Amino acid sequence: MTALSDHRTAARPTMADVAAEAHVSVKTVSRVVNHEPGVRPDTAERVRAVIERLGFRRHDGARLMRQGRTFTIALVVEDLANPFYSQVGAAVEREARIRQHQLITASAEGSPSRERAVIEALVNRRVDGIVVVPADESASSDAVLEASHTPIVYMDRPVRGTPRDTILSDNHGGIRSAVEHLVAHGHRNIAFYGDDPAFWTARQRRDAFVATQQSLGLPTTPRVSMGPHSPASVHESLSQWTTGPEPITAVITGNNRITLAALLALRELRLPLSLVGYDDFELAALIDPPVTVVHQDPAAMGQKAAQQLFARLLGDESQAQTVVMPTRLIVRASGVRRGTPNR
Amino acid sequence: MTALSDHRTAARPTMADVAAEAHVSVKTVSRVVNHEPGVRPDTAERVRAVIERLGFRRHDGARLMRQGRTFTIALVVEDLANPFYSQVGAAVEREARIRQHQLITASAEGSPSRERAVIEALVNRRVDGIVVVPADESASSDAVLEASHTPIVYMDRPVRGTPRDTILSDNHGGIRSAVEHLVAHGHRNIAFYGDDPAFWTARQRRDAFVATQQSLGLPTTPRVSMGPHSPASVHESLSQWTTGPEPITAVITGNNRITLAALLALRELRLPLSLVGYDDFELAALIDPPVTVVHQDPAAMGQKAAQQLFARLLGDESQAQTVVMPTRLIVRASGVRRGTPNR
DNA sequence: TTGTACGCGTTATCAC
DNA sequence: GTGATAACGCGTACAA
Repeated sequence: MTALSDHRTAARPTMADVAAEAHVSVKTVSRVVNHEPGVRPDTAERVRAVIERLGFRRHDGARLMRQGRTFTIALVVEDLANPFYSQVGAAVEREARIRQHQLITASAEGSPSRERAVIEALVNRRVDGIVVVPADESASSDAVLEASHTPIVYMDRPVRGTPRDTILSDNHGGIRSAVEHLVAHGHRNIAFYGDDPAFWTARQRRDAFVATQQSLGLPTTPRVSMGPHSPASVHESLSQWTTGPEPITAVITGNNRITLAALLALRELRLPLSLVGYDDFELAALIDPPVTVVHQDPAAMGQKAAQQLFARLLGDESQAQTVVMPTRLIVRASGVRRGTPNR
Repeated sequence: MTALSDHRTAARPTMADVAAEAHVSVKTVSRVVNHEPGVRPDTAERVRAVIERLGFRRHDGARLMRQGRTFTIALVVEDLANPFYSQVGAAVEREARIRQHQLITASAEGSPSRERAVIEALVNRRVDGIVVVPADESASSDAVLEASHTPIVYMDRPVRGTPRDTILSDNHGGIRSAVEHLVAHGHRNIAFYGDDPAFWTARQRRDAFVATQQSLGLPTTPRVSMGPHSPASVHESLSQWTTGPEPITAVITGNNRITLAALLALRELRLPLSLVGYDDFELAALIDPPVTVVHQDPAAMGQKAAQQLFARLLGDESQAQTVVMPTRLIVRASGVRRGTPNR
């Protein structure tokens, strides 16, 4: 009766091994392991002793297969080393851990095809749900997700096709607050440096900049430069727009990386421009002058996404919803001072 | 014959469903799915067509259970949002992905008991191996790991007990390079601000500082202050050590966070001290003066750890080894200039 | 080339 | 209270 698993006993005892040793059935062992009621205390104690002695550990893979749920969710992003994503990751992991779930993280490295492959692999593993920062707007995994009924929550960028839960950041509001802040301090000629317009967020922020400028009646000379940007490209553009007619007196940068490029360029050119950056960053306060930024809260976004996902896992069947998370302007010296040297 | 799974067919077709539909056996379906030889092209084609039509996806959980391996590794750290760990995570994930494995990431939040619980959960899931940045030196999960034969690689900090593969950073060499750099620029009175001595790395760096000072014949006045530190505590200590006899002219900080605290304190006190920080950080080059740092390479450490783990998974049975990864001094202005104002 | 029977380790069902 | 047995979905061994 136990000969069957005898040769494996040494390696990894199963419930059958425990059962044989304790002279009970596997089901009883299962009951004890899972703290189910209906086991006489002394039986339970005997089983526990054997479990301890044999070093038995429940095989969750088998358990989860039986139950049909894996108690695992996944997060797919572009690059886990990016501070934005790592904060999202930490928040999602936390929500998962609180609910006794585990988190599989995967990088798609910005490639839609790799993202598709990653998502399919996750679906094959029967993860209970997925949070994705999509590489592009083509819902390339839609069919797979649909067929497998795997709940998904998109973050930071929307995706075409079937409406899905989506957590976005208020790009428009963020840019507007930046422009208004600069205008309140007397600026009228402001330049915007955005990222590669292939990114949805880059386009959003650019459009918000243009729209806000118009609504505030600012000069409509086009002072928008989209990336990809390098310190050199920003440098060149800055030296043009600061000379000639109606020179710019302030700059808004569309993300972290471009803020860095602009800071380097401004430093080299020794230009006393005001600056508001998109995305807060560590040590923004230690730069001279401290950098005013539009702060998105990646942790809050990640938490929200995970919460939405778990709501679905708990049976929420309501319509897919899009949540726009607010941004916050963190005012530091760089956006306030005007005409003072930048270093 | 198929009545059995009929009611589930709509939801998640299994190989049995495909087999029934294609009028072949499950085994043949399995062969097609796994690209095994020995299937007539037209049979394979017919099966593929049904797979496509039904939207069948192999259940990897069942597959992996059968095979005894999960093709999953895990990473346990203190906090995924910490740049050091997120870079480690990205590197580990990359190595995993290259080898068709998936990565489960988990935070232990610095708590040994939580770490233990997390590791046990991972072992229960039968992850193939684990990379851990241990919360403390007590090998609290040793018994579980031993019993389950789960390979483990420790990172950044060693653990007592059974020798295990361990990837460390050259704390001693890093600190020595910092001290030597300062001494080469004429400094003789240097202070060291370390983190909480509960951390192994903090003690290592402190000891390295003291040892290097002695070996270089520097004044042995104890200028060591261990944390936890805040900007205020560094502030207070600095104002003492810069007054009185033999005032310090340079500072070495034991990690990222303390570097930040020191920068704030130095700025407030308007002290023209030289500074070398441990850990590189984004924008270190943009601070005025740019900050000289001892750079550890978290990505390299993570990669090395993952590679070591996979070597074990591939059957490497050699003795556990400890690898010490080199650090690199990145010289920027803060450690070079002497007696010039700090801002 | 294809199929049958069974096992992976657990939980669910239902009987005792 | 406790146990026998059948799933979960797939792969392996071996037969046809």
